[in-house]
Amino acid sequence: MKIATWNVNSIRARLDRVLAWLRDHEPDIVCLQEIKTPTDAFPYEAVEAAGYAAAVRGQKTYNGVAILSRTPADAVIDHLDDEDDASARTHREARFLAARFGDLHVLNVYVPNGAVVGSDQWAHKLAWLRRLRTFLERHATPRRPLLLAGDFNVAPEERDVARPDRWRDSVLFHPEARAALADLTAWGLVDLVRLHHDGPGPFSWWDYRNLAFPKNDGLRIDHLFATDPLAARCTGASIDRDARKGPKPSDHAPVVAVFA
DNA sequence: ATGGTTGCTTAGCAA
Repeated sequence: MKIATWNVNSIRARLDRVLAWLRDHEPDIVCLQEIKTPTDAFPYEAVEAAGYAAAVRGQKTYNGVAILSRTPADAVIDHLDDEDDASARTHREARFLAARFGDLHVLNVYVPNGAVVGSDQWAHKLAWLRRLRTFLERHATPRRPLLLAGDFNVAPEERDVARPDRWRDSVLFHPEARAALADLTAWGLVDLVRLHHDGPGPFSWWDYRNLAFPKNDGLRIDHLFATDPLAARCTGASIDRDARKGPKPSDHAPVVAVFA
């Protein structure tokens, strides 16, 4: 069983690359973020022709998440249910999609970037991570197989950043963002890439600017987190840096885990 | 020291 997460930065701009990647890697489940497409404009036919069912929570222009799978999900939830703090923005934004496949729960998230530390978007990011933790507390248990996948827009540790001092004050590596992510995973989640790689690196995102990729000036902000019973079956995890190469790549690379 | 990129939508925002 192979499961991946990939921020594709527009499914329409990236469709050929995504289809080629599905052919080459034959994953069973893929969580996509930033599809930047309304739900009804998702390329369902091309994805189905490639052998995948698609659960989609789309949005025009921004955000958007989808879960592709060899077999259709048994059930899907497309929003966080904690809307009682008057955050209309959370309800409007397409950042959350959960699917159940038998006993396996897969949660796909696109955590807000946060723009600049101290901004309204920054507060929104921190609040969103807290809401996600509340969702887990209400609807899941660390004692059953669950995968929390996505673009978290947070690098957890020093070894997840090529140049930590340069990024320390940014929304991707600020101590408050790292603490919010640590609080989330303390619910009962294991970082699958860190089961198999001590680092420094691997990285999952490189800015389009400043020749960041050829210089490998990257961060690991895309993650696969699993509860213990699922992590115990994880035989490998890696980041497909090759998918960042060549013409018209996403700025993110896929993160992949294999389970016995 | 500065500026550099991409996608969506069409001048400016988000990342």
